Amino acid sequence: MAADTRDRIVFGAATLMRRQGYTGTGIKQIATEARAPFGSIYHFFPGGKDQLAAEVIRRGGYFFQVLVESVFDAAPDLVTGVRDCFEGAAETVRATDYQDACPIATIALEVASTNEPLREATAEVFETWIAAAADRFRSAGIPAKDARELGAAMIMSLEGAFLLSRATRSTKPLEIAGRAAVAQAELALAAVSAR
Amino acid sequence: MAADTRDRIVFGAATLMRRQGYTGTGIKQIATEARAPFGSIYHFFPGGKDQLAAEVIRRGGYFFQVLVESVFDAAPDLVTGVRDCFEGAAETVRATDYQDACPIATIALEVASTNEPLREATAEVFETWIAAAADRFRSAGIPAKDARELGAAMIMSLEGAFLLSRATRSTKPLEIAGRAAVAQAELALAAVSAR
DNA sequence: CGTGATCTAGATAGATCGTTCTAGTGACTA
DNA sequence: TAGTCACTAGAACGATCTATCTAGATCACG
Repeated sequence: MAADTRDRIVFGAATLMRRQGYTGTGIKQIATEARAPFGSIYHFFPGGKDQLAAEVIRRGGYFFQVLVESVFDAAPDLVTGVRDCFEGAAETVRATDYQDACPIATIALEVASTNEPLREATAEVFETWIAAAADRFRSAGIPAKDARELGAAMIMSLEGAFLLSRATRSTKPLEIAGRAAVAQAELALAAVSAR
Repeated sequence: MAADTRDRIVFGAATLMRRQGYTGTGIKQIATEARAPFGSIYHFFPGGKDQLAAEVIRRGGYFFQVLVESVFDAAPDLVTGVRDCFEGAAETVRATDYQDACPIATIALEVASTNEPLREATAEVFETWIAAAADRFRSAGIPAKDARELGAAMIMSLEGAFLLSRATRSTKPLEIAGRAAVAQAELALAAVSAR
């Protein structure tokens, strides 16, 4: 199955790169992790490691967004959604022994100054996330500009919390950032209903 | 001068690793950047790349803390200090063409799941930063637990903003995170003076 | 059955990695 | 003056890196 192998390669590369970064992950290691023939990697990704990484970034970004959106959709209200996101993130990070946090952050920092096409890919993913978050807050009545800033602030808090959680091997940073994010969201929504 | 060469090596390694990460930076590249003889690296750091990286993490963490503390000390009040920190960070990031942000974040994400001694070094630095920030807020009358959470939240916001700023090549994330941090600090201080 | 196209398999190349090693330089001390 | 020690200099080693290449397996379809 062709598409199957291709998917396994992307998935395996995503798993390794999110944990070890771009330069820290080798093509052969990806082949092993994905249980895919080495030759198949260059068959499906003639552009080599860069092309593969670009797809890892985009696919990882998309899946993460879908995951977060599903948490929001399942929540009774926006503030609960925010809380559930941070709690779910904490649970995932703990369950994976502090390995799986943001799918693209490790790559993003590595390539920001060294690989312009990949940097652009990460920038696009972040922009998509911010736009999606802003949509949620705008739908709740928050003015467009404020909604965007609020969405961006939450994503940044989450990213910072992911970083500290992985580094300290603790979910406390995610809990603290979650509380702060919830308070911020409550404040913004209170300002709306007060009008 | 011996110590001079040693310092140049650490400084050069810090410069490269903060921009390209740990695995992305080679020993030979460090020697070139530091204008240091290749042999000297293993003379001063017999433990090799790991020992050098550990010192980069600790020294980078210390210098960054000193820098931030000096900004706070120069500010007329705590809230202004917070604002100046984010504004100063934005200025630095812009001035270095989005290369120099957090001295250890790139390394921290890379080593979190792959190199336990280095992971511990990054964890200690983050812990030191949080403790220093908590001190500032506690001195302003904020209860110890709240002060620590506030300090941690700001560092996480800053880290997230650094990540997005580098990825998007824009200072907007730092500006947004700065506004959010200022608002958070004002709120916490207002709660103190209201008592 | 035959024939391309697609995919698998891994050997190979050439560069670079971290590290070790030996040799040498220069300065300070006995 | 001889000897010791800190430091410099870079060749060399084995491992590993990305990428290419050839050959064989598998498939869809005439």
